Amino acid sequence: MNVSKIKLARVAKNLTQQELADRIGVSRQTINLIEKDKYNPTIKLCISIAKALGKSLDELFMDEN
Amino acid sequence: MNVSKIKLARVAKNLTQQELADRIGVSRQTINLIEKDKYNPTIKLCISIAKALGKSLDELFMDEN
DNA sequence: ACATATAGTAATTTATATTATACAAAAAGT
DNA sequence: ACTTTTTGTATAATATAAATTACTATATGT
Repeated sequence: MNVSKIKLARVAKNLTQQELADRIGVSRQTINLIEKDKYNPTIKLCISIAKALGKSLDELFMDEN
Repeated sequence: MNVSKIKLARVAKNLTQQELADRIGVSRQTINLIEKDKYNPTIKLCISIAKALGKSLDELFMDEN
């Protein structure tokens, strides 16, 4: 896998995984696993991430096909 | 609550909850609960729903605020 | 009014998202 | 080279998404 869209958006905002996790109120591991595409977050968490990173759901989470 | 965006999009496609559930490969109850905003589906399920209904994630799942 | 299809809901079970803790690997700073 | 920050992982525990079954309520058709 290449670098995830979430990681790109996070780094573009100069946030560490821990900082993003804290802003959203979730553990750092959750952010890490999502960035590594290890699982399947809930929509509410996706919405929080999208808002924290200033992106749309589609930009961050919609796949290509 | 008023009628959910998902329900509107489903009805506009002339699909029953059961038909939508079958196309996505999920139980009818899951569709029902999502439409009634009783819980918090995973992003993969949201993507399946969005594709089945021909809508974007943002149209169906992004909230107002 | 009656029958049938569709939608709403409840209880229980199973799968899995998420947390917590901990440790190792890699990156960045000095 | 050393220290510190950040990231990647692993395991076990907890919370909750999703399935299953079943029953009731509402809508739709005749």
